[in-house]
Amino acid sequence: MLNSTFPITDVSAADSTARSHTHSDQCGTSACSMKYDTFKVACSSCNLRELCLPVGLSAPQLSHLDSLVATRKTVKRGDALFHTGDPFRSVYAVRTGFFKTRVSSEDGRDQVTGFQMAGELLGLDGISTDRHACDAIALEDSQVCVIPYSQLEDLSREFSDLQHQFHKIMSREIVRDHGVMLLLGSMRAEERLAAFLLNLTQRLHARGFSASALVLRMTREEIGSYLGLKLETVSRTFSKFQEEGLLEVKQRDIRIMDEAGLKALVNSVRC
Amino acid sequence: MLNSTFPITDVSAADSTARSHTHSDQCGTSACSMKYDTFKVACSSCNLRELCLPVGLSAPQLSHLDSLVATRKTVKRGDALFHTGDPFRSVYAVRTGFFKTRVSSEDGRDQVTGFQMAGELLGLDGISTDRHACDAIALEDSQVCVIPYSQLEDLSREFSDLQHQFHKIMSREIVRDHGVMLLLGSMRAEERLAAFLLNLTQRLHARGFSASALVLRMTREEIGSYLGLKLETVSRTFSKFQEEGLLEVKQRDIRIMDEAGLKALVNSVRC
DNA sequence: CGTTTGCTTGACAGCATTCAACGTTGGTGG
DNA sequence: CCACCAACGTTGAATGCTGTCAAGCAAACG
Repeated sequence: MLNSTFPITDVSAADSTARSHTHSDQCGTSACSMKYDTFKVACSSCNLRELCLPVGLSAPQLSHLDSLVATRKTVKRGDALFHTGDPFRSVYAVRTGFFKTRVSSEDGRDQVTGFQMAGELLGLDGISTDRHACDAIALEDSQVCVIPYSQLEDLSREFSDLQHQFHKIMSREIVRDHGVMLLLGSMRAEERLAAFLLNLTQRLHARGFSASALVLRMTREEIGSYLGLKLETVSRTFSKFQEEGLLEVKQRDIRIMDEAGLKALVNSVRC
Repeated sequence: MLNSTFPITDVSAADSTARSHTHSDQCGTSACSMKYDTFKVACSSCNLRELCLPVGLSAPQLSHLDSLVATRKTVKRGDALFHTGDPFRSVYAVRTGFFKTRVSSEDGRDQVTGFQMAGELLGLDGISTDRHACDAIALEDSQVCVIPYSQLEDLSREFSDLQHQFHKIMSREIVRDHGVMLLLGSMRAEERLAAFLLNLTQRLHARGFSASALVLRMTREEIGSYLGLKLETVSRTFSKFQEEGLLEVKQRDIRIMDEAGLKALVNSVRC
């Protein structure tokens, strides 16, 4: 049984300082003319380390990981971190910002396959064929840590903890995907949206944000694509939730008024 | 872009001897009283090695893998290889037979997340939490190779080829799942069933079976669950395909009469 | 040979989509 | 500062695909 009928990024620790900083925050030295990409914020001192690849690593292992994650990359809102077909060389850890991934069919339909926030990994799809199998698009100005994949493989042959953690992350993605299939295959619109909101707030809460108020980073159309619904249906369902007192909706500002009510929606076969 | 709008198990080699055998086929020696589980069919001599975990391994590496995959397990039709919540210790490679995996929500709905045939791996979902996150049910009498996971981790720290192959398999599962999401999120019933049939025949063909005739191992209900449709819709769509000359359908015996027609269905936005 | 399970087909209903119009927001440039 | 535009969001009405319910048939099993 799935605990929540929806993929949960299972993290035990919360960290309250994951909000975005501009890189200039850390730019107080003479190196300021240097390309920001080479600024290092070591995994060992990153406030996301309990949500990200380093989970469970010891201090010495962490320092090795630090040397691996040497560069960061900023991606502006609307830009792609990678596209389908791009050669696969690295996986990426979201440091700040928000992404969507999407796959496209030949006839032009596309499907949002996930939304990624701080601490989550992007690019695992590329290992399969050495080319990326989806597009990763920033939904706001974002920063990612670049993790060269071949070096990650090398290092995870040395450290079984890192190896295991990486495997867990891939496995978790598979489990998440299966949860989305359940959602797409068997839920009605209201259930889908309720599950989506609960999942989002749960992940935001794990990052130190409120569990009851959130600002959506994606459009109704993107939510619809993820949930297998049209944007009008998403909009209507938001309105319905508001009428029923479950939510307060002001465009992208959402306040959850009745979390239990949302959960009941997800867990009821026939309402 | 996805090549086929549907998850493809991308295998280059075909092998024509993957049909089911009862284990008694190999039981001609004095060891017959021995539990069949301990019979070893080394990966190095397995006719599935080009479709399974050993892809791309050298002979010496293969012999190490042989010592890892020491036991096999038979699962009778209808029985579970593992259940949701079972402790995770091994992944399994299907040797003969056919499986489905499914996840269940608290309210009793379930969703078939995949069908697995010879050479495909089962149990990768378990790495995430050390417990299996789905049920794996045999759709016919089947045999799997048991691959103890901790030993697989150990060995893949020694051999980067094995490590990489394992990662590829996990990544491929992620890519496959994303293809299913696309299917569930944006296709209509006919497109779903067409994509499903094309995917099945493609995988069967890679295993030496006909590309145009197949025997379904699953019920209409199981197909429906996988495709996010009700069994009646699956049945009606089969009938429609038959009327249109795309298929010949006799219960579970399917003959594809117009593969191009099926492919056109999958690739057309609006018919 | 009867019972169970699975499959097919029909009639009807309902939920989500489609099409359309209008409202809101945020950015840009006059 | 305000007007304008483009992108995004909301809402209504009608259509249609798929689900639901029901009945009958076929195949498999003991």
